[in-house]
Amino acid sequence: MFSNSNFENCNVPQAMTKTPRKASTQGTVLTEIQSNMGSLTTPTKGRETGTGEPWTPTSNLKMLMSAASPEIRNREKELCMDSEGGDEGEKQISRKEKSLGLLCHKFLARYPDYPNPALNNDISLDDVATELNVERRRIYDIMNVLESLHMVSRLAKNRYTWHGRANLPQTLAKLRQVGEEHRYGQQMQQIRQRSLEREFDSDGEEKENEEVEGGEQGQKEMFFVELPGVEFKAASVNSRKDKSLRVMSQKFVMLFLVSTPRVVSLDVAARILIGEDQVADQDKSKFKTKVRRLYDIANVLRSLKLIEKVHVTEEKGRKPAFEWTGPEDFPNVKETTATTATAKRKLESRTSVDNCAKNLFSSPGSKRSFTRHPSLIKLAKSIQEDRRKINSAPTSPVKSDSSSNEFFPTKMAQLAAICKIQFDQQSNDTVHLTPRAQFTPQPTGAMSFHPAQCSPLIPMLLPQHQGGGPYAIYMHPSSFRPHPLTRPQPTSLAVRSMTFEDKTGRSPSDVTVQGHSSATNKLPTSSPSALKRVCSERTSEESPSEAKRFDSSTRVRPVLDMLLLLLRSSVVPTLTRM
DNA sequence: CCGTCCCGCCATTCG
DNA sequence: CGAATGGCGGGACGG
Repeated sequence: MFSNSNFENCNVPQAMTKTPRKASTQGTVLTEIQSNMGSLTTPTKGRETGTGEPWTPTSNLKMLMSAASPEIRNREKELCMDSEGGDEGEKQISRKEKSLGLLCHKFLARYPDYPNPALNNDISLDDVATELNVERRRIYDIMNVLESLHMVSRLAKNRYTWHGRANLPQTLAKLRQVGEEHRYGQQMQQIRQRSLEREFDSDGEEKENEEVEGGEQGQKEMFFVELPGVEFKAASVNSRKDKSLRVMSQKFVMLFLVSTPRVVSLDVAARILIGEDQVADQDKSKFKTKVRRLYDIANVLRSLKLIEKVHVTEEKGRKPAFEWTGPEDFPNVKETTATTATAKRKLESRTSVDNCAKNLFSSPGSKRSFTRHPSLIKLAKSIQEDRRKINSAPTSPVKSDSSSNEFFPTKMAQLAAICKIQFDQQSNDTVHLTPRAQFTPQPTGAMSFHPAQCSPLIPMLLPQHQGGGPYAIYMHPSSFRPHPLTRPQPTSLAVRSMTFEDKTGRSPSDVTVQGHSSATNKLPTSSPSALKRVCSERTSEESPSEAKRFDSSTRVRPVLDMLLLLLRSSVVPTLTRM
């Protein structure tokens, strides 16, 4: 039930780390003793000295709940293994027990999700650091990303205010908006695309990195995104409202809110966050550092249950990524409540985006609108060039050539159809996952904004019952046309796979269906990038409504198995499953 | 070997 | 100037 005690026990540092390290500088020893006394008997007892008194019935409840939540439970259980059987002396404190994520959990447990604004929701860094028994430095890390989400705000030195998730919806809406303004969705897509192509250009002919993003109108750098309500009320100078971790955290979140499959891989994120883009592989170190930070951020975002760790398996191999598991539908850029200044700015940027979109895509489906924006030109060029490589016969840059579709066996279409049916039937007893599926194609969003670049793949999460982690297969929406059965049309089916972090301790199930890749004979259209493009083009012309429906489907393991079986036997030679 | 990321030095910024 | 913040990356840990 309530593994509070358990939870607590394993966090009591009986002895210093096994690795002596240098003696901690700040009076850590003292605090350690103090909090040991406290936590040994009282579970996370909040004694909140001084003014604030964050302890409310709610917070307790919250703590219990979070303690009881499966994921956490599991995680903690893992961490707490060992060190039980009275072996005195060196209690081996696993590295994980000190993880930022766990620390963050402990921190969050102290406050309710939705604090009573009337109450005093003060946070004292000193107290927190003391009670959680950590160095201050670590608290800063947490506070920074919480602050980036406006879940807390700095009151003054050493003093924060807790807002909980109260502001989350607005914050996310805002972040998404800003993310769109920065065209992060496009940038990500480009990066993916590029790396994908590079992979196939084994001829090392490193094409220049004249980075499309080069010029970019204005807004080169981004600053801390604020909220009308939670502005820099810090008594101190409002200066320094742009600082790495804070901003980086916001950017990171933006990436999720802007990308269509809400999955962001670490390296892509890092690249974008680096800003001036990965000029050659030169900035190895910079990249590494960025990734380091992202891990920090990701860890607290995970604690917040906003993201979840996954693995994306593509041709190259597995790479770490995160999936957005937070709220999906929040107020979409409401311009009602806002200070004049903010509102104005908001309006400006908003219209600017609109204009941009209008100018560029006033006539959907036509290519001429690409003539304005340098990045688009570049993109088109790139696509064209690619297509040439693939088809050996140049085609129009944007116009979709249906020829490529023919390469997809109709069997696939049938399978897809079957899947659809079963999905439909089962979508009733669906479990969760529904909410997240409601990604709404924003009016100015990636969807309509940039057809050729937005990802066409629709992630379908298939939680397993017994096996390892859930599957996630990306399928192109056109695979699920209204009546695929009655009219088996050439269907493209792009499948990537994704493995969820194995929470149950079992080996993660990893479905890798490398769609029509360079498997058998070198079919021209075998290139994943080609596949992707094909999908893109088609996606742009159909409503995502169907996709919505399907995302909510779960429990299709049997169907999946069948699909995999068939794929293996006749369609796609390369299929691995671990 | 590699993905993670703890740890704490030390540069900045604050008060 | 001392304290509060937080950038940063070496290198440890775990698989």
